[in-house]
Amino acid sequence: MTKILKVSTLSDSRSSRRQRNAPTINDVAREAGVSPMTVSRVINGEQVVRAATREKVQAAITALNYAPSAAARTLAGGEETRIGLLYSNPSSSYLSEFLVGSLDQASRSGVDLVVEKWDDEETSIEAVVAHLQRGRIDGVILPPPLCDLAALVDALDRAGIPAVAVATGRAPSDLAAVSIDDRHAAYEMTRHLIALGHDRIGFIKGNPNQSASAKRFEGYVAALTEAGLPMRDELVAQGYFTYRSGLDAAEHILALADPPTAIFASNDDMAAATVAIAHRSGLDVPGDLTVCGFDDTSLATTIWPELTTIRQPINAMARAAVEVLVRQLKGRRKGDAAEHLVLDYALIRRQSDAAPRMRPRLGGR
Amino acid sequence: MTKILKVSTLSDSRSSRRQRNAPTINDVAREAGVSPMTVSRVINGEQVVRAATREKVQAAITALNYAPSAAARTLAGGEETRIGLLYSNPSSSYLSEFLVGSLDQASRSGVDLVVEKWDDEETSIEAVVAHLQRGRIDGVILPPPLCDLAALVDALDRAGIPAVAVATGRAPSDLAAVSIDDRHAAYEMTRHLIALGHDRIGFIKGNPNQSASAKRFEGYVAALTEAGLPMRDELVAQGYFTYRSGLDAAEHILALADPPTAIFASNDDMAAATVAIAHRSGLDVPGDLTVCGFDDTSLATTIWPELTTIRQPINAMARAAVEVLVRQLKGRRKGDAAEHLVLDYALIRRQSDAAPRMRPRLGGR
DNA sequence: CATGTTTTTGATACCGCTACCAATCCTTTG
DNA sequence: CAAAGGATTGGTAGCGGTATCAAAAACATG
Repeated sequence: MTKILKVSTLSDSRSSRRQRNAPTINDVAREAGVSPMTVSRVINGEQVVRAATREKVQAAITALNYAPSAAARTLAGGEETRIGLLYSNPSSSYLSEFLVGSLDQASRSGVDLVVEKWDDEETSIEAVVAHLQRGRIDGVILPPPLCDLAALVDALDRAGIPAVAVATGRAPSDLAAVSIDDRHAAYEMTRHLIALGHDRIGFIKGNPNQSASAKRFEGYVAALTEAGLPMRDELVAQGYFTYRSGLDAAEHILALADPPTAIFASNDDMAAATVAIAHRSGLDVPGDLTVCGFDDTSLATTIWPELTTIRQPINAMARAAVEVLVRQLKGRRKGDAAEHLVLDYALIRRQSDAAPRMRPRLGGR
Repeated sequence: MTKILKVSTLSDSRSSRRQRNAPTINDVAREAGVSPMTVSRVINGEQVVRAATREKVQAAITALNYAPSAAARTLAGGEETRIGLLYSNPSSSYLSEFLVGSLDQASRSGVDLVVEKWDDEETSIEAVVAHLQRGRIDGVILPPPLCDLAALVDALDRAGIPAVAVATGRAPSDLAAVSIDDRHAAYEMTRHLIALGHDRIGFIKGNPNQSASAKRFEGYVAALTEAGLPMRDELVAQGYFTYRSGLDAAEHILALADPPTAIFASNDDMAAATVAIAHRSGLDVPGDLTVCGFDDTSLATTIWPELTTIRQPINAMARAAVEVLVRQLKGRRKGDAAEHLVLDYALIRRQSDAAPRMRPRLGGR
């Protein structure tokens, strides 16, 4: 299940083909009355070409609907960078968006992308690393949950294969990373709930094997503390990012004598499970219980009510990961610290949150 | 958002690179004491090479850990086929699996894949087709729901771009298609429910704009008829493949005076919605109500209980679509009828189905 | 064993593009 | 105004394979 994708960008007017008899760089050169070399320069946006010449060439390119051959290009160009995208049972909505983003960026950056699935139950870390080496992978992208697998990161490091961790909570300073500020996002969501009027807010933690989980919890605690609200242990349940674990956690929290008026789950799957439990318990969402999630996967808008959640810019993170890796591969000197990119998230309000119902003791307005 | 993926297969021991100074075909030739041409033949599995020679070459390849350059290969090879994968808001789980499958097959078939998203609200059909032509796309793959968009298929046809419809219910005989037998799958699922002892089986139809919907409904009716069970209109609700529509449909069916003991939804999203409504109504699934879906998307195993459903071999369908298209592009003569491939589906039993509770009038055993 | 065939292998010529360096051209300056 | 110097442009030589056809080797046959 390995594939190597040689990519080039179309929007850039660059691409390849060779089907019937597509125009080549020579055709363009002849049409424009210049040498192929000049055309090559124009295509690659080199600054040396005089404006007048560039325009002639551009015109010829347009006239012939010319698109350079990716194959010839990399062949002639020398350097051919190949990066791997190692994934292991992520949520499929995450994967598809991640794939589309990284594919596109790989295209623009002119590198090959090898998409590889790793079944952590069947293959040892050594085997995967060896496989990558055999495949001549220059660097790898590690989307969650792999980005937090220290053993893998170490093995990669030992093998001398640079990596970029995506969406990890704690990135070692020597490992490049792209992420959002999980802590702050959770902090903001919690503040949002507090602003809505909630003062008993439940929290479902994420899988402890992913470092982002702790960050999200930290954000929740921080907001509570800042607002002077007590942080009650009984309102916090351990989850594992799966729907199943969310079911258990929500059940536990809602079975409390004095249940919270809002539950903030560490991801959408668990939030969806919370909604299911609420419904099963006869609670209206958001009328009786506000539920919000994290990630903004497609599940968030699939269920009803649609989830208020934190949107992670998955596509952008994927592109950024490719860029960072390529940059590291090309330029990086031994001494340089690894790049840590932090992208913006967004709090998306949908239909699963509302102000809490008035407490009985408070009476009407 | 366009990308062109030049692909080659690694597992095949073919690939490309050029990073530091990877071995070339010439290195292998020297090592094996033969000409580069012979090495090329071995790599491509041509039969003419004598066994002894082939072994020498294989040994050299292994010794040098040689992997051919995809770039050089297509460049030299002449023909460079490029196929497009046009998608429009499919479920993301469907997309990711489809992507992985088609990417891999494109790799093996040695063709470039251009993944293109079409936002049907922003771009006209003419514009998309023109864009594909400008991108020199030789043929396109149309996963659902695009495969049923007659206007698009026509426009493509007029533009002379071959297409393959994936998972469509009614494929025009002149359009290549890859699908499963939706009718028979639904028939089998319905029979399964009947065998379990259900005799009042509800059905939620899919979006009428997708031809597979009708096929699934046909299968349901056929199984009922065959078993001599009456087909009751009130047990059938119209849905649109969305979770929301499933909510409404399920609500409608379960509000009946004499509700069914099982509901067969035309896809997993609507089945999940049905489970949600059942739970909200205090019904146990599968104790009080059996629910089953269709597609086996990730949602089927996300929710609880996990859904009994029909598994569509999405990955295999994607690969098949690429193969069919490539075959059509390479070999097809004008007269030949388009290929219609029908792949196997599978009925996956999980936890959402069970025999109906005994009817009160029947008493205990 | 010479000769005709069929197989297998090799030599040559590019595929379309870019690296590298030489050739022009246009300025700038003494 | 000529020489010097920088800015542009062009020529040449591959990158790593494969198509094509010729050469060599192996097998058949009389």
